[in-house]
Amino acid sequence: MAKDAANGLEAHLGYWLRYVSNHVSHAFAAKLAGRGVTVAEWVVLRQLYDDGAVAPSYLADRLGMTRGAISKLAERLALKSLIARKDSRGDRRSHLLEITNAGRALVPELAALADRNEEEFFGHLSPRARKEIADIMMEIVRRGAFRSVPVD
Amino acid sequence: MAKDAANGLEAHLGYWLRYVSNHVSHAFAAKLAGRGVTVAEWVVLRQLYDDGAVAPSYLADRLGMTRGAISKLAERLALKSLIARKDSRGDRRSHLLEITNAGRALVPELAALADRNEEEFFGHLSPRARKEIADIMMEIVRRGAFRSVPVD
DNA sequence: TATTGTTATACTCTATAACTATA
DNA sequence: TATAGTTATAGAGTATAACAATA
Repeated sequence: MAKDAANGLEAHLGYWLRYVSNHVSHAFAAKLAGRGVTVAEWVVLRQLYDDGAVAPSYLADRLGMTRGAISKLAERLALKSLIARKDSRGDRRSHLLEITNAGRALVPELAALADRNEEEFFGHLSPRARKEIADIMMEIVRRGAFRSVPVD
Repeated sequence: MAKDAANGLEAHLGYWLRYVSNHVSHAFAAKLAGRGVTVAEWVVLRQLYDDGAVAPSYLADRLGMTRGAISKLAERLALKSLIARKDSRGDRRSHLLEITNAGRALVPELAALADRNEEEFFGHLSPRARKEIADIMMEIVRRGAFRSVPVD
């Protein structure tokens, strides 16, 4: 059969991921705004909640961002006293980022908002479907298709 | 069992969607850059490729954006002569957006890039898995959870 | 008054690249 | 020279809100 020169937008998973992700993040941002935190800041804060004191470069790697991006987010979180910089012994080029008591106290509140947002958008899905999609996304991250440099 | 005060980031589908979507879109943007088009512009252009002459407000609704956002994208595409504004007869407040011949000629090239990007990130998935995820995303859009105004 | 579209403004997010201080 | 982190710059993407023209 004749094939059109171009698949529709809706044939692409990338299109739908972007569409939904934009809206989900925007709704989450609106919820977080009242606490004076942005979505990207939340991600860093939540990671530090688990990790203790870690290097910026570790976070960059873990969260799929550049060091520059992490640096900027860390600066903002530090200004809000939610995280603190800490000297690392040994290599004096590096230091560590650590959540503060204030930051730690805030996380459960923000987590409740995250849970609520998640519920609003994905609550109707079966746990199995949610898990399956999350696993697929994790696998894509793990495969690191991101680094593939286009030859074009 | 004891439950931590906060679910990990990775427990949220929203986290993974944002993570993957950011990277997929960034990679796509890099591919499109050579043709002088951005991802958001591509989306509008591709929609007009199918739709013929339509009102900005229709596009806003269809693509899940505000009228302001569409207006800006339309302006940029018009400057590149990829689309054109056209008076609509009847209601003189509104007009129509239409793809030009140049725009129409460009779409297949851009579509090839979209297909290639899609393949890079999702090519390893079974058609069935891709379809299933796409359907779920479409359903989320259809349900319009976006409009739900938080009561908080 | 309500609606269509535009414009003005403002932010977030993120990258790239240059730079600083070590190693 | 190479690495860790920061800073400077830039631009995409998008929203909100004020505005103009028309209905």
